[in-house]
Amino acid sequence: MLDIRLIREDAPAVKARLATRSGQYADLIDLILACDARRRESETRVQHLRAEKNRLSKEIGGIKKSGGDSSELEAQVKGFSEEMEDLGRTASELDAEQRDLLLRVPNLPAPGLPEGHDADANVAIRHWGEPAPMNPEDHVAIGERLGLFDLERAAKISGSGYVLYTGAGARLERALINFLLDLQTRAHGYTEIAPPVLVRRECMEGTGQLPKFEDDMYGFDEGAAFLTPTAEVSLTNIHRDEILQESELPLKYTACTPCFRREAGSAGRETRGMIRMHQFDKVELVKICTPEQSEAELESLTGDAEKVLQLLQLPYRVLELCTGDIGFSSSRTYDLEVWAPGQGGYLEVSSCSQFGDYQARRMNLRYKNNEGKNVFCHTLNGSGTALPRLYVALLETHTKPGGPLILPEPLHPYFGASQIG
RNA sequence: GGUGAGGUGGCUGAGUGGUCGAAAGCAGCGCUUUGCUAAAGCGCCGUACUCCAAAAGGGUACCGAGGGUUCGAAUCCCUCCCUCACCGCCA
Repeated sequence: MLDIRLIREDAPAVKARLATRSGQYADLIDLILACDARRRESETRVQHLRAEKNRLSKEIGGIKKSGGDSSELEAQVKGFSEEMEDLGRTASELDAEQRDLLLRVPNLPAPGLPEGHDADANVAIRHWGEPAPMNPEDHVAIGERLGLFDLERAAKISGSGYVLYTGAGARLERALINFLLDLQTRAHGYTEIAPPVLVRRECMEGTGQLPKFEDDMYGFDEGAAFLTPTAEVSLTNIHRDEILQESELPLKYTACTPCFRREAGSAGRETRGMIRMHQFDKVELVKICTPEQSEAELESLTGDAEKVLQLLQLPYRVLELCTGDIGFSSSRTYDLEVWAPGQGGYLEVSSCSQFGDYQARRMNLRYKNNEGKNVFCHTLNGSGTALPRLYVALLETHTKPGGPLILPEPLHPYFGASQIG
């Protein structure tokens, strides 16, 4: 959520920055400004009225104490209350309306981002490894040949967009999860969390999935609860409505959870195999820090995710997303794209973002700084990494046509063997 | 699901209709004294919104949430949420 003061004080600058995103927000800002003006006006009137009422009520208390007759004053105050009811209702309605409008404004892109309205303007800032030549056997064929998973039976159980890992394939998924969590906790210092995957509506608003993207989520009880689309939601909301101590920052959390997405409107796009799923596992990294720390923390977070691909010997590239391609709540994002020889292209396996105080403001997450002031925290997150696409890249990179899957060395102890098939 | 007890400021905890935004203690900040740490004394110390051109200074709201009673509610009533205890059920 943007600071209403910032919008009030410099609406043209806010509009100009939002204009670099995809989507139109200028009208929304105007609505907010109008609402803010009306809200403050009616708030001020209620407050004056209430002040007068409080004053008279105290007077009545004094009169009663000294045994006098206060019935005239009482009648007068009673008249006040009725008048106030309407005004008060208007004020609180406007307040709710303003919050609702503010929740629909995305974060401002950080200064210095490449500008552009779609993915074409993203900038590749580094490459790692040598992309293998096209593999004629893609992960679906490899998985079938080696008996690692069964997409058809998954569809029979749950529909398209689900996977049923089988035998060694299931063990490989579990080995990957353990490898990833151990890496992020032991080598990179994240605290492992096993959170609930059903979250309240407020949490989804806190991180920014709601109110705008409700159609993409699996909701329950008329929108009171949702299956998490990412562990970002539960992890970032751990300290919602809290005031942390500056000395305990940065906080670093990781969790592996299933993620649930409707993927509405994605039918036909990248739907073969396990590239786009309604349910998938993902190891998520979340940091809560001070504004001063957040720049460096984004770089190290991205490095923590990259380490996964390096250890698994999977060539990848890092993209800096342009203003039009960053997510709703993000102010800056690096995408990690792993090379998938069976696809002949790159797959996004991690998205590392900095949110500034945008999410913290939504979830009222603050820390007490060394001067004793309460300040909104900065939040960051990134995948470390998504499992199915990592799995795809692993299969397509480390399998020769008709041959076994040769596992990279770091997975051997986790899987209990060095190859499959 | 049932019964009972609770939810007060960063924390602990008093307060059952009227100068209560809320005693006291702890933590924090400042000063003084002695000193290596430490200790003692004194003072300050919630948040949000809003008014004023700004500062100074006002005002309003907030004692789990929402409603109600009343001239006036942390305090009385109702509903809901959460926590704890016991019972039931259950992986």
